[in-house]
Amino acid sequence: MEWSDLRVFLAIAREGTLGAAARKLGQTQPTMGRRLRALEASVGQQLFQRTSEGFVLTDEGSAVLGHAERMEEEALAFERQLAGQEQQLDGVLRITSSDWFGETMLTPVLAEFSRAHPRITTELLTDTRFLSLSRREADVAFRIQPFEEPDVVSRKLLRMPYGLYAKAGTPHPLPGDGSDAALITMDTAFGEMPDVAWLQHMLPQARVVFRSNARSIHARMCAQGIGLAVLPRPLGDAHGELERIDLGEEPPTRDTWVGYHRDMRRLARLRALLDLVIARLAS
Amino acid sequence: MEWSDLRVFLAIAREGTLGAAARKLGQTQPTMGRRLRALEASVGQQLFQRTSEGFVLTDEGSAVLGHAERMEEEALAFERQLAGQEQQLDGVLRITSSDWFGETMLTPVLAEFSRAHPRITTELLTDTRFLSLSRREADVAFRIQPFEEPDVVSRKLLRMPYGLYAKAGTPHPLPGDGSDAALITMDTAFGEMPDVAWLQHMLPQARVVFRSNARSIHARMCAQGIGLAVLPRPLGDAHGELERIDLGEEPPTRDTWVGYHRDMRRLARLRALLDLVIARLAS
DNA sequence: CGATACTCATGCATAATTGCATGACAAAGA
DNA sequence: TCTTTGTCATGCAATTATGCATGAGTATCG
Repeated sequence: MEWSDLRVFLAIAREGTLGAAARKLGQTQPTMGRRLRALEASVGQQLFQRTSEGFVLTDEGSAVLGHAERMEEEALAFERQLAGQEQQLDGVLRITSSDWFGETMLTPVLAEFSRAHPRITTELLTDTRFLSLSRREADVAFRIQPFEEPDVVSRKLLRMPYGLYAKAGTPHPLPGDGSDAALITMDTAFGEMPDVAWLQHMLPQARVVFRSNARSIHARMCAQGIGLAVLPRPLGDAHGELERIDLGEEPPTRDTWVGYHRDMRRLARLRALLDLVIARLAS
Repeated sequence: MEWSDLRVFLAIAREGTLGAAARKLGQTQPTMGRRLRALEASVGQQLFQRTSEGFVLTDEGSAVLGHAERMEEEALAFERQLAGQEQQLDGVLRITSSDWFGETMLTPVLAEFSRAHPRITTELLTDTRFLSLSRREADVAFRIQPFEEPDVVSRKLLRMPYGLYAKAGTPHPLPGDGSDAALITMDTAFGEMPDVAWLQHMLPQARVVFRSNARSIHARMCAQGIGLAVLPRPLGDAHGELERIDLGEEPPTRDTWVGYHRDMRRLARLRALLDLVIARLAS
């Protein structure tokens, strides 16, 4: 049995089709099919049922899925641990954060970092889903929640103040009711956001005219004069067309956390980045 | 990183040389060297130090050895579990036991089994070291001790009576002393054997003239008239040239156990063999 | 019902990997 | 010291695996 074929097995089990699994592993669909066939021949058992909806695990296949998953965990730990020991100041550093935070807060810091360490390639991935530090989809992550994954070292970076913004020159809403106000808020899929609750409390009668899952879109739409938006102060203040509105009570603040896998803690280029980030951003 | 290369890494770590690792994996020495180099390149770290005594792990290499070992365990469990579900009555069944037990006790049973199930290939490996059921070096093992490995199902098969034998026609030793007796005993490496202690007690003055780690050799030497040997009764009684000696007290009996990995418990051909073995041998 | 967009399997040319043979080097023994 | 026996690295030929292009089959949608 070829261990590499177990990786193919895992990918097909997760993706359901040979093509998707192939994309995941950077190979092609025929190769996936052939490797799977070889694996099944070697263990003498059919692991997938070929249905019209793709490949679904047989009873035998799902019985051994857990073994393959644990193998993957060990393989990832193997790579992470070795990567974490690299002491050279070159290589790739993959960073993830929310869109606006990356755009507004990180780009200046990363630019400075790039100038100081020209041999390090930095990758900034802004993604609404949380990339996994365990799978090394990212080396460093910035989030507005504490990290809950095991073996992740996290530290509180700064307290982010928020503000209510409107397009400069447009009429401000009257305090207390908000029936004359139009709002731009987060996508409902994101569940309870403190600033949404705060808006509801301050302007209970206001209408929601636009939703998005990205704060930077909020800012753009707000600058178009569509409505009011609660924005992180660094984001709102950076927009010349925006004006901050004082309703007598400030929106709630949120803590921003930075995290990385503990296997990476000795990685020289990661330490260098963290030092700079903390020097520039920590409150 | 190629998962299969981790298997190469493990083999080299265990064997110390590329050639030995290659033999273990059924490949060649140049391939091992190249695969290892590819792995080291992929993780960006040297895993072995090339010394004149072979390949020894670097600090980085030994730090991640555990991960590779756990991967192997999962890979073995993956294969075992699938093998254990095979319901056809064909394939290979690998059996291990001590030399004399295989020769004297098992061969008649296995011959009958082979006639009943001609499509099953049986392999009988007599080895002084215990082959691992977890690594599937064997599917069934017969031992004179209970099994201590985890996940091994064991059952007591029979109580083996022992006897003291001499070449037929030679003078029997006088009870009580044994100063006139020559003994054939187990190799000292085997530690405390109950029958050795019994000999010491019955014939304290007797000399040891021959040692071996194999009972069947004891029987042969005893038949040559070299000295007295404690043999399992089925072994001693089968030799026409041997005669059993009664010193008034019987040598201690020993229990024989049969064991197999629990993942194999539903394997049809294993069940078939166990049923026959129990029918023919169990006391 | 035909068109589209998927899926997987297969033939074939190309690229990558493997094994064999060989050479260089080091350690052990005559 | 020379021989023997082991080690690993490298060049080359043969094998093997891969990717591309294509065809067959099957849902989904207008």
